[in-house]
Amino acid sequence: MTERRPSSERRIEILEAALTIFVKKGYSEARMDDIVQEIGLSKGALYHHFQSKRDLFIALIEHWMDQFSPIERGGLMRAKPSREIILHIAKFTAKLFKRNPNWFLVEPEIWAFANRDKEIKEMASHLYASVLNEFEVLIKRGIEYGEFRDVNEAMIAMSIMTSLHGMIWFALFKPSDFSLEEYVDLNMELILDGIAVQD
Amino acid sequence: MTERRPSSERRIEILEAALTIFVKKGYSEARMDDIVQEIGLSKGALYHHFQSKRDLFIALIEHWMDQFSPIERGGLMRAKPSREIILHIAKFTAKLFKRNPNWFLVEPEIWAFANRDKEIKEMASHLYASVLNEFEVLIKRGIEYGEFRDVNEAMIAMSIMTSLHGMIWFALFKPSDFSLEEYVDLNMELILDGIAVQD
DNA sequence: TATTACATACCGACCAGTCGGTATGTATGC
DNA sequence: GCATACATACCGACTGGTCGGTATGTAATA
Repeated sequence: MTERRPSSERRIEILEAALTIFVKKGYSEARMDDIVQEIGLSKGALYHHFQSKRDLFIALIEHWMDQFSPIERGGLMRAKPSREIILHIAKFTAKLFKRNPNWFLVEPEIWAFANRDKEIKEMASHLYASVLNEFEVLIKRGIEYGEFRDVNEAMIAMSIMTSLHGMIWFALFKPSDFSLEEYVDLNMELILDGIAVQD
Repeated sequence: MTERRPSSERRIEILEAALTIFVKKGYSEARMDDIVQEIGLSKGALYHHFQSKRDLFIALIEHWMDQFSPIERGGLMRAKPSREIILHIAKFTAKLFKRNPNWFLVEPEIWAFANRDKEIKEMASHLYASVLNEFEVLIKRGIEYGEFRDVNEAMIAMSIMTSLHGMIWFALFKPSDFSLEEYVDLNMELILDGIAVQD
């Protein structure tokens, strides 16, 4: 029998295995047995910690959102210009991605699920709204301080977010012509220069 | 019994029903019976036209790629500056999207499948490569004619593509603050102005 | 009449979830 | 120290519904 562990630890271990399997096979093709096998646990144990497959997936999404919450708090450096903060967030995101691409590769899976499950759609919407809001605030701030032109902040925020989303495509189809960092840097500068006040 | 039809017509009808169902439920949750029911056909009929579920999905991807091939040929207007051609393609894509968002909403499903199926991954890679290539050629041309700065055309091409991909996010989470057209226009202008030669 | 386009009834592998049970804590009373 | 009682963590054989796929038959068409 496997070594006993407190529920809090075991749950995280299971969530990490689930992430691996869900990314590799997709939610529907992923077998509860696969997840359990990944860490040498039994099915009974899994169902001791999670009620159902869907329940496990929801817990994974919550865990996933936690990974990205540092972004929301990424503005310790309030004194700096918005441009630098945004660039910092972008670099931070790229670093997160390098460390564990799986955290990004689940996203299409979450989208797919959100498309047929209201509760999950609302969870995802909530996260995106808060990320978008963070960028909007930064841009609005930049406009007020004369750093940016008077642009539509909601739209620019979305441009930034979809640019960062481009990383997922990057991970899937791995173009070899250039690096992820180059891509993110260039994209961000393109947007930020584009909305900067001309001198 | 349903009215008989030549195979070529029926196949397309089935593919369209499959698109609807695959988008609504996702590949794995989609039932062959769902697809058949959508057009009042029988399961036997479906398996007369397609060998398997996977075969049907592959045929759908091929059909899907056909929808986007006009983009590849979108350069009838060779005389015009690259900027205008790219803007034209973007508007064309947005129009395609408006007409039938499902053609875009299957994409995550295709990504997910590509992640666990080599053949499909290669099909998708091929399409993306050709789309990227088209943009690269346009940008390179723009650079040669002194329209654009000497940028990395591969990366800019990817920026354009991921911007257009942003439409999928748009379809899923429907932000109400602004329209799809506004979003696409702004994004394209941001990129194109960003790489334009300053005057 | 041969072929194509369909319908219907059926098969069986597969897998999420169940359940009876075991093993390892840990708290309480004596 | 050591029962007793209860809780938590874990095991794995089993099942029942589901659904991709098939076998077989029939009507239309060429």
